[in-house]
Amino acid sequence: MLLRMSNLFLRTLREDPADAEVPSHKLLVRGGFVRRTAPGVYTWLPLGKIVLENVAAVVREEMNRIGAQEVLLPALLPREYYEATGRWTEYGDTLFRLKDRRGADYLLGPTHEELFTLLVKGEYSSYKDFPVILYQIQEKFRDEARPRAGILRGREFHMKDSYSFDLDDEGLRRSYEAHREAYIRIFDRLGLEYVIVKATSGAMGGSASEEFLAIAPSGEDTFVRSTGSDYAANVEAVVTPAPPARPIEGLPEARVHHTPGTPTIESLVDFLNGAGLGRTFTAADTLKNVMVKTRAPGEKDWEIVGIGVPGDREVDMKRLEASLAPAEVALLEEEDFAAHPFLVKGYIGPGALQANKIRYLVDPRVVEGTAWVTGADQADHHVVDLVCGRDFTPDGTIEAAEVRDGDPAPDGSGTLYTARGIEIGHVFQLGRKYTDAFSLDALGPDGKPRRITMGSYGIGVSRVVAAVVEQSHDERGIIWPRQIAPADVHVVGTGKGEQIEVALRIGRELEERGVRVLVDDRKGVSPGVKFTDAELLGIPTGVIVGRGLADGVVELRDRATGERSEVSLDSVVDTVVAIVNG
RNA sequence: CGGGGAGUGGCGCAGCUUGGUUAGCGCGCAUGCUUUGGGAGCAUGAGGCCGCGGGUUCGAAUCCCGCCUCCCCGACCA
Repeated sequence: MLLRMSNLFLRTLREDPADAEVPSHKLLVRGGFVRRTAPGVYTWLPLGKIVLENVAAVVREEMNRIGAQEVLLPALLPREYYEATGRWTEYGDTLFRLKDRRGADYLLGPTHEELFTLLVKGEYSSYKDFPVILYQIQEKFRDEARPRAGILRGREFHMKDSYSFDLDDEGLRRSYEAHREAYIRIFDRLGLEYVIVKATSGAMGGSASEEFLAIAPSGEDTFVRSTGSDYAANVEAVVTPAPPARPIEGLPEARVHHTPGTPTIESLVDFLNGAGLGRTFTAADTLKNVMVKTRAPGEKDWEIVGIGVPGDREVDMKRLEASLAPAEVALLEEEDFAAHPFLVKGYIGPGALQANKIRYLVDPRVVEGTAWVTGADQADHHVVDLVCGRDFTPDGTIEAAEVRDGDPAPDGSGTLYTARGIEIGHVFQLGRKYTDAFSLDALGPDGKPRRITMGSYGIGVSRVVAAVVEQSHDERGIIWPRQIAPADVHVVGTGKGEQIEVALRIGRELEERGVRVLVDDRKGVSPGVKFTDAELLGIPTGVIVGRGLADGVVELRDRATGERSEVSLDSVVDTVVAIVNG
């Protein structure tokens, strides 16, 4: 069916919406692809709906290719299923909850592990049935504390979620790998620039997990890349290369100095450099000891732990938490210090920690033979030349220090720099958390039940639409990759003669040849308006039927490159078909 | 939850400090004429409980009190 601008349900806006900040939000609204309905909730208008379906179609094809089967579960779910896994409470305020007329609790599905597990349990019970991969493309609901950036982070969004069910770990690994490769094909086909980073599994209790991040400054996830390779990782996953150990012999003795009024690293460095010690100190020569407490899951008591990092770096709480997961972490409070008088705030050193059996974990840069300025465990005193391996022995290393631009890459390829990404896909070896909760077993050939192991895999379909726009636009508008563009060709008729009729005829002929067409057949609209709209809408190929028609030529335009050329009216259909077929 | 900003036709905004008569501008929309290769011109017109509630006042978009909502940053969340 030929899309015609004269009756298309579309209104483009000349100005950016006041509430939009990021390019995808501005352009998708201005181009009439979406309209905001409620905070974080968007209506998809005809052109947007086409794009959304095009993305879904690519996802669907690649999922089917790995043997996944599509189903559709309800979004409206009774509380009981999520009660069984504890997520009714664990999900907290992010869960959309509602009650039916009888007062029974329901929720709008944020993700469907429970339902898929039960679905499989209800149908399958033999080892011969497995493995199986099921998926759906559906609206998900999450009552985000702060929806933002248009459809990049909404409260209702389209997501492809799939779930693999395998008899053993090796099967899970294969299902995971199949998804990973399918995702690579999907995002490649969509023309996205992305990285795959190792994700920290967090509280979900899984093992292997990777995120696909579309690179964009507007992304919410920070990750690091190397200048010398395609290394990419979450900040939490960055491993600090340890320098080689150094010989201890010949290093100066550790000496305690009176350092009045130096509770901060900065004041300490200033003091030392003014103390006439015959050398210059920097913050990196100091060892900062940050006290935290951790509590393992299910435990009641907190354990105090000392974290030693070079004084020029802050402790990155997210990295620290990831390193200690699944234990909880908190900074020490005043009463904790009060309860442990050997902890002298501002002057804590390894000595007191080890003397009092406090676990002491240090940054990987603190290796044997390195000498440090650190606290001497009494007010206004620091010790200089405290040598690791001689004067103190840490209980281990920990990734807790912040990662900075210019740090060496873990793979030795160059230096790290930070970038931002939009999480568009997530693959996750869940394991047996949900199959345990619902006792999903398959009867093995030996007649004994085997607990099924599971993976879950998501793609934010609506978010992908926004991510594509984030990566593919210019100051004039969107530049859709052909695979998901609302049409292949935008035929614009401009002029007061027969141009519009000719444009429609070209459009119909192209459509008969299998090309997806949008025709601007609006009458009384000036050429400038039509060109501007065409650039905003971002359809890859343009055909302008205008003033050249008198000479039997029309103009071809490439939205991405801006290239223009003239082609005879007789050959335009063949030419465009050739362009579209690549 | 903390900080900042904002609610005025479909969209973007001004007016509010220093209350005053028909609430204004641009875009869009409707009708007519002109115009037609880069967001056209002229003319005429439709469209607004000025977020909600209360108060002050002869009179409130404007001042006061309370509430609600939205946006941005952070916290939180995958």
